[in-house]
Amino acid sequence: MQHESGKFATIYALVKHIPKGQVASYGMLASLLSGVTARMVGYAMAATPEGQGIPWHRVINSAGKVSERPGAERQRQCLMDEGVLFSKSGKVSWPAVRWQGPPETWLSENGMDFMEFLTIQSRWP
DNA sequence: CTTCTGACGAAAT
DNA sequence: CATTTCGCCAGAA
Repeated sequence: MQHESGKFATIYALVKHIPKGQVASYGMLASLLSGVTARMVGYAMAATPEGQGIPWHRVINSAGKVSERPGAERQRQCLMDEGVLFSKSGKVSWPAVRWQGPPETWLSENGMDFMEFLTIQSRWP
C-alpha cells in the first residue's frame, strides 16, 4: 500500500476496522466502497502486505466459510484462536460473529451518511 | 507494451 | 438445485 491511492489501499484501510473475534465477507466490504467488487476484495486479500496490522484472516466468503485454497487451514486456525466457532461443515454463524460495520468516523470520512449505511447493512448476510 | 493470475458473488440459465 | 457468466485491480514475467 505504498501509494495511498488505489482500490486496494481503500480496502485495507477498511479491513483494519474489523475487531478480533468478528468476521466480514468480501461482499460486505465491497458494498461499503464505491467502485469495488467482492472479487476485487478477494484480489486485495491475496495481495495483503504483511507487517501492517491488516487482519486479512477476518475476511471470509458470503457462505460463511473460509475460501478453500492452500492456506485456508491456517486462516481457520487464526480465527479459532480468536474464539470464532465453525460448524462441522466449516461454516460460521453470521448472526454470532458478523462485523457490524465501521465506526461513524469512517462513515463521515468517506462521505457516507448513516441512513445509507443502514440500508447497506440490512443486506448483509 | 502484453498476458497471466489471484482468498467473490449476484444473476442468468 | 448445479453451473456459467462477468466485473475490470495490481503486480509479476
